[in-house]
Amino acid sequence: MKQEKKESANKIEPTKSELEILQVLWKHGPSTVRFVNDTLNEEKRAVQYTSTLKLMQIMAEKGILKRDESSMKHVYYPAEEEKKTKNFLLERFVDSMYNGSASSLMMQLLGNKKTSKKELEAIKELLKSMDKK
Amino acid sequence: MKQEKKESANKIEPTKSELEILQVLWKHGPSTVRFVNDTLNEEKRAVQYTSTLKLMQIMAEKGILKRDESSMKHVYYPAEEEKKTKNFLLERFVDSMYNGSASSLMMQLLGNKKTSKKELEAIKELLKSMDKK
DNA sequence: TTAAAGATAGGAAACTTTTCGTACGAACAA
DNA sequence: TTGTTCGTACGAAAAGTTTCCTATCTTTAA
Repeated sequence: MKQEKKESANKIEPTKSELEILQVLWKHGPSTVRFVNDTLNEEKRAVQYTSTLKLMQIMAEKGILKRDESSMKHVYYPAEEEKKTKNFLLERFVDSMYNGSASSLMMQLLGNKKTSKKELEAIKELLKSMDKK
Repeated sequence: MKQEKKESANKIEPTKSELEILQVLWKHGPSTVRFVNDTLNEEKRAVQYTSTLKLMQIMAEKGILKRDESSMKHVYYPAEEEKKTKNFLLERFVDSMYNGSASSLMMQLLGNKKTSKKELEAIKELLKSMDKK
């Protein structure tokens, strides 16, 4: 008896390169390989067209991406919502790095020199607005 | 003319497995391979002693770990401070996932169901105490 | 109609990371 | 002393990831 692949049981575990591609798609919406590749080359690093193609094909196989094949130029888009994936990755990050403690992460973030004053203000505002509710 | 390795130019880029080992060392302090391996097997997953040994040796080569060889049972410890490394990784995470915006990450964190009420309270308190300063 | 440009697919090579078998020395217990 | 246990070192296999070459088809422009 064959077991069907369960959509629900997907492990969303993008690799480093896969994450780069997801970022392009999150930022620019559904895109062709050509567009993604051009963007990567502009914004990130030199990479051959077929490398990007291959990677996106693999991601589609894995179920990380889906694609519209109706046109010759396939259009790819993330299978999961940006928010959901980011949430998952954030959670994993907090779990593994800060033992699941969000406030620990916060403290680190606030103590970090690279977090600008503007950022700090924005965070404070955010919290204040939450208090009011 | 040979170029000496520069200590300062270290790329702190622990892999997934390396991070697991760092976590044990952060949590329990300087440890032998035996201890780290036992801990991994208890807390994480089945792994052979020599696998852990090899990995820690590699990490020492890379400069991620240092070790005290005075005893036969070498004692390993992180070369960098926990805080420094976590800060680095956090920064990278924020950069790649939230375009460097700490407040974006915060919003995601606050909207996350998995972040408990207690956590939320702790965060608010933290921010309040910062305001007072 | 034909050549050039641009698209997908597949496979293999190159790298990186992880795992573990084997060898061998030191410590320890019988 | 001698065998068993526990340690490190080394090397290579296995697994995972990334890169790109080549084949082939479609579209486009001359």
